[in-house]
Amino acid sequence: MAKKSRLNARKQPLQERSRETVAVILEAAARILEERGLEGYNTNAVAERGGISVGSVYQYFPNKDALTLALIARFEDKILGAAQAAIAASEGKDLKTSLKLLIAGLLKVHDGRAQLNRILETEENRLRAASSGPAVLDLRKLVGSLLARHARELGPIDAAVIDDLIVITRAMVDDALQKELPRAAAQRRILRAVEGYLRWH
Amino acid sequence: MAKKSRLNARKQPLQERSRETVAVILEAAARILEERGLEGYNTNAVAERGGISVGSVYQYFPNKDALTLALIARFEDKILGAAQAAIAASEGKDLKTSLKLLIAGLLKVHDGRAQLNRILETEENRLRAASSGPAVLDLRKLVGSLLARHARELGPIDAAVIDDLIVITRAMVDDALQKELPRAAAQRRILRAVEGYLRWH
Amino acid sequence: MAKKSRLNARKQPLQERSRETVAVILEAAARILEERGLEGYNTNAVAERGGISVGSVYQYFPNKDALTLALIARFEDKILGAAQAAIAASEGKDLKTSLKLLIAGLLKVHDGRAQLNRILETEENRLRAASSGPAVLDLRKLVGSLLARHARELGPIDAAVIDDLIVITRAMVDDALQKELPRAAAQRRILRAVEGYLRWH
Amino acid sequence: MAKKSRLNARKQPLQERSRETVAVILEAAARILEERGLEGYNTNAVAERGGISVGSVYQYFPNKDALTLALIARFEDKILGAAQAAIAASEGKDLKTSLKLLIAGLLKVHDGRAQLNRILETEENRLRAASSGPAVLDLRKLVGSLLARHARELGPIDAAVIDDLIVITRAMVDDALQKELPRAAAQRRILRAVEGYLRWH
DNA sequence: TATGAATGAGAATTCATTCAT
DNA sequence: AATGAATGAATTCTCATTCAT
Repeated sequence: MAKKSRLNARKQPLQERSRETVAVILEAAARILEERGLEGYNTNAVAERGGISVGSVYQYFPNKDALTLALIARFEDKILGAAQAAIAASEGKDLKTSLKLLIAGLLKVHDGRAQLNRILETEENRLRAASSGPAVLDLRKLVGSLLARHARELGPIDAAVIDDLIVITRAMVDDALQKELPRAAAQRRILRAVEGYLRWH
Repeated sequence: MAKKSRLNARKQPLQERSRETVAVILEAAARILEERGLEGYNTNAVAERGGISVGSVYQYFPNKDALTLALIARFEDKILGAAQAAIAASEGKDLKTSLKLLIAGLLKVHDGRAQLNRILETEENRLRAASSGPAVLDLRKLVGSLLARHARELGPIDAAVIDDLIVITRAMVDDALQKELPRAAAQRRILRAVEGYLRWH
Repeated sequence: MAKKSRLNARKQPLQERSRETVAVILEAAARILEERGLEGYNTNAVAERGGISVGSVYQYFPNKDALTLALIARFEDKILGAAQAAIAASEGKDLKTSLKLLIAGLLKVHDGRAQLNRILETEENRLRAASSGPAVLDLRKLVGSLLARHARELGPIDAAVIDDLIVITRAMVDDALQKELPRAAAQRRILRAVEGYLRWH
Repeated sequence: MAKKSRLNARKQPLQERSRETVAVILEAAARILEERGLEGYNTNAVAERGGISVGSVYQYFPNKDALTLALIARFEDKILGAAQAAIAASEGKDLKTSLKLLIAGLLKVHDGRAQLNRILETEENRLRAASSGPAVLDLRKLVGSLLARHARELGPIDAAVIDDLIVITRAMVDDALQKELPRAAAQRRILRAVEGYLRWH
């Protein structure tokens, strides 16, 4: 249906007002998705929720999928930011502590937006098909740099290990959110999975 | 949102012809999902693909979601069957071999239906919300019985461990399918993740 | 059964164009009902007849029943208007003359729309169930005020009498329309029924 | 849609079994209409409710409208029967008593089937259009014979008066049922309307 | 005669997108 | 740039009717 030709933002929000409008749209989209799920997610609803007109949505996004992708990018940026912060903060700490910090950061990003983020991951699947977006690449690098600090302890780390670690972590986090586990329990279980995977050879 | 109350079969196929029709519908739905994704999955397409009329689809499924759920149930049954077979075959074998058999079985179930099964898992999320279906419960029991055989080696196994093991395995399998890893590589990586999780304490 | 919750207008026509569109929709709906009956009354036909798109119908009416109700309301307004005018015009006249004026007014409202109005009454039954709409209440008041002018002649008038009078009048008018009686004959017969009911004790 | 060619019963139920099946169908149809309204009235539902197959319904009725008409005929027969009985019972009684008996009989026929009968009257409208069915003719005769007994009191009675009397009575009875008036109140109000109409000149 | 599976035209409703203002 | 009315293809689902068994 959607002519998936142009999926990037239609125009760079150079001006102040524009940037603001884009933010309003994204936030409205996020709330709709959070509250009503994919079911109730449509451009008219987003516009209404944002207090603007549908036309304005299309001023900044060529089509619905582009809007969704922008939302996904925003979400990934947060993830990335959290990872970055955690890794910076774990400078000089031991592996376990580092992992704890990382997991805590990730869980915090999802806080209160479990439903939204689950949906975004699903949509990412559909929209990006097999090609992992740029954020995943960055995440790999970050995790790689963290593990590199503990090379002596862990032995050689290849790319596949990093990928699998990300997969496992993401799955565990999602599951914890879906089951609405208390933060501490989530922490503990995810840590065990991650540490186990890394330490055992 | 909550508009569809009845999600169970509308009419149990009593006669021979009926049972056949239900099978045709399910297979047609599976193929559509496989070939065109959720995007192109609609009841008319399913009927056409099955060489029957839309009416017949609704004779056996009260609505589209019910059809999807039936597909999910079929898929879960296969997973369960594979797990059961693998666990039966691993009687008397060591843990590593047992896990290998289990993973091989799971990978085989997805063979050639990667796209379909990924979509079904997504839909399961949407349709069943938080309540895990009966198949998950059975899977827990099966995995529990496998692990119980190696209690000495592994120490006490609580329910959370089994759940997390299932989550990790599922995620790794999905990821392997998405990346279209060769079977051997998939085997190895999944095994490492699973064994690592179990063995490390 | 109860599936349609919202029966009120979906969006109030703010701009000039909108108000026009709503009028077009109502008129198209009326004509379809008039010409093809309930049988041929569907939203696509209404849109086509009005030279607009189905979407526009749903822009202003959440569903078909809401459209029908709007038509009913319009009809009732006309009835009410006619009654009001007749009662105003009969100020100072005797009872018989007053009733004549009232009946003439009612018959005139139905003029050329007999089929339409009959259908609307039927639908009103289905849609409003037992709860009489606001128009009926207003009609009661109007008739009450007319009768009050002739209290000496008629003796005390209770609410039930007014209700029954309305029922009788409505039935007689409908019957006259269905039988396509000439106006004068209809007048005479309805007047007899109404006057008889009121005068006899 | 319905090819309204053959609206009469497809075959005379000559044999015992047949007559029984027809009765089952009619009763099932009546119950469906009573419980679910026109909305839920469809041939499949009728068949299921009657514990037979749809095919059997079409064995005895060429189409849905024919079934509805049969139901209407059954209803009219009951009305007619009640009128006949009342008029027979009022032999030798005065006018007021006779009318009371008639009204009581009519109210009793509708007892517990208010919804059903209202719908049937509506459908009769749609199906028979302007041509009053045979039952109405018979009813006219019956009422005529009742009034003839009181010719001295009432003066000359023409056909129009009888028709109007029937119209008024029917409307009052329907209204009483819709409002679920207690039997005694209904009696009183209907009697007043009818007697008033007849006595006043 | 009875059965009930199958049919498929038809109707309601949604929503991404456009475009005149 | 913004607005929001209008569009109409697409989709879900129903139900009168048929017909092979």
